[in-house]
Amino acid sequence: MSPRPKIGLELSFIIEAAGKLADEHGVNAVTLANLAKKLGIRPPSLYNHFDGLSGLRKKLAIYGIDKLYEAMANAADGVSGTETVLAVSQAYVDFARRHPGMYEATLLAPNPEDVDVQQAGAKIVDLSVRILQAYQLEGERALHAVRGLRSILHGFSALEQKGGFKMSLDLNESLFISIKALLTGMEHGD
Amino acid sequence: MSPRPKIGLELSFIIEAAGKLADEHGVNAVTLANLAKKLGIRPPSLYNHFDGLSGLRKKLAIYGIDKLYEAMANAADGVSGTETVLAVSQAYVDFARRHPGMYEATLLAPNPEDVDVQQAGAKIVDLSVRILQAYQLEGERALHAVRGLRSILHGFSALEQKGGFKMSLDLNESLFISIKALLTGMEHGD
DNA sequence: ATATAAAACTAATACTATTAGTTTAAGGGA
DNA sequence: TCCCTTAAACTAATAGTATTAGTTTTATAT
Repeated sequence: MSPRPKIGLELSFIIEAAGKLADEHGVNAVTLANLAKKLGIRPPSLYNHFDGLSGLRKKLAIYGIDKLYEAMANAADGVSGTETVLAVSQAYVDFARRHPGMYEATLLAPNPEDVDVQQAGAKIVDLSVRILQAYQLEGERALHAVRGLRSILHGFSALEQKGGFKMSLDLNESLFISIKALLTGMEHGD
Repeated sequence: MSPRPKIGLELSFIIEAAGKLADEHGVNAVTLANLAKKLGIRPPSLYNHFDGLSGLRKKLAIYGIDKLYEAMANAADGVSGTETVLAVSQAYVDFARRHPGMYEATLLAPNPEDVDVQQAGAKIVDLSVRILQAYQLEGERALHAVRGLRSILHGFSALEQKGGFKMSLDLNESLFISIKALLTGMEHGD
């Protein structure tokens, strides 16, 4: 009872192709027809690898989250203390800029409650918690801080991507100033 | 040269119907077929009122932005000083909670650079600038603060909507603590 | 060699948006 | 009162989408 393992390594290749499609032509271009054409196969053949468009969206979301985590974790390496949060934040927005489609797909899973999706996202939350341990925040306050940081990072990335910031004002500066303010405000907490 | 004005008031009615569709069944349910069915007409007839699906998405985005602005402006009425930003923030996330589809449609305009869309969004930015004048922020720092505030508000709303916050921890508290921290951090700025 | 099973295929169905061209009906002006 | 204009509906047809059912290819394990 043995399948055909030689092409068994295709699945990751397929998801990668879907990611490129998303980055190059927008997440709306991630259609079974486009993906099949890019791979040189017919749309129905894709059903052998994932469960339809919903399945593809889920796998692409997880793939994007993993890549984002990887970028953040790499950025955290080598720096320490309060510098870390800025390095990781830079990596976050850089990922969203370099991979706009994959970043958008990150939040486009059909069911966010899905255990696999949750698990992928949990790694980013955990990393964020660890990073913020450089700041002396007791108990719940640390968790609120994580939510605040994630909100800024996602809100900033999404608004930048959707053209929400039209003022001619350095974008990275806005982000860094905001994050520093959030954290010093958290420390000086009332 | 006179048309048929009796049903001329339909357009706002149509967009409202699209908004309900978005809130009740998700923004993906805002299709010409569904909208036409809800209105009791045939899909092609909708082309008399807007320029296809793209036109509908644009009008729905502007409609949502206007409604959001209205909610924020109402919340700003009656309060003053540093209380205002919290009241307005509460109104913002409440709108996103009560109108998830319309809120999502807010950032789904086919072309964010469109002058009408920009104009609608500018009102929200202006209001934010005015609100933050209660804080003594000089020049560019005030603009960075507006970006930070908008990032938190959108990021928080989007992550909440997408099920990004699974920790059992009061959501409003997270938002308020984060916004207060951002603003006090901005004041104590380095 | 042969059976198994992954992974491709063709064909068909049901949904989408969209265009073209036609019909209905409300007013305004003669 | 009649007619002309014009908004706003319609039908019919096209192209693109996901999806299902059933078939064929083919590599590998036994």
